Amino acid sequence: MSYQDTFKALSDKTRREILTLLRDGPLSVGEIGAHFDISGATLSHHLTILRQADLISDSKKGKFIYYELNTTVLDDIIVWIKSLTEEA
Amino acid sequence: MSYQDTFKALSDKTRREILTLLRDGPLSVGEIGAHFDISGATLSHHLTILRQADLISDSKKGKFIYYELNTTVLDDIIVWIKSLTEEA
DNA sequence: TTTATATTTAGATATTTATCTAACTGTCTA
DNA sequence: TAGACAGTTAGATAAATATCTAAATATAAA
Repeated sequence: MSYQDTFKALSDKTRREILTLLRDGPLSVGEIGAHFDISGATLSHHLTILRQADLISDSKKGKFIYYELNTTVLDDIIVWIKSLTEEA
Repeated sequence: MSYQDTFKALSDKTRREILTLLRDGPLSVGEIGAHFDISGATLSHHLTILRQADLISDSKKGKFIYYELNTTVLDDIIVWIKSLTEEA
């Protein structure tokens, strides 16, 4: 929702790795968790932060919740960074 | 030096605003500080974090220290983000 | 309808961090 | 050379955050 939320979300290594995992398509929470040595509660916390930053979206499929990468906000960040790196 | 350092540095609003100020050329610490309502010590702390992330570099000119934007790391961040947003 | 599985929420804790004041270092100038 | 100015460093504190275990919720399966 804001640059603040986005950069805060991206400032954690685990969360960046989650985004990388989702690069190739949606994954359930369990599938994501299999890549990390953290508790389910901690993973859920990270997913909440990524979701609030609109970097991922979720959809429920029966017993599972699938998370999917949302590139819109990332595109916005690129625009912000380019406004710094490109000539006036 | 690492994505971690870079994203951590970018996760603070004051630090992002400092980078925006430096977009149009180097500024002394005092000139930067004039734009914020924070103590010199706090500003110095933010500059240290930006410098450690290699987002800025400094050069001493007599009594003053000038800080300058360093775009290399920002270009790296764009590459990282694009690796997420672009097709495989 | 129990029981098992998937995920989140609640509550606690230890670490990190942004901030301040005060003290210090370096440089210029009167 | 003494004082003023520019900036950093030291030490303290309050707020934010990443993590955990335990409990709660929701769905599927037996």
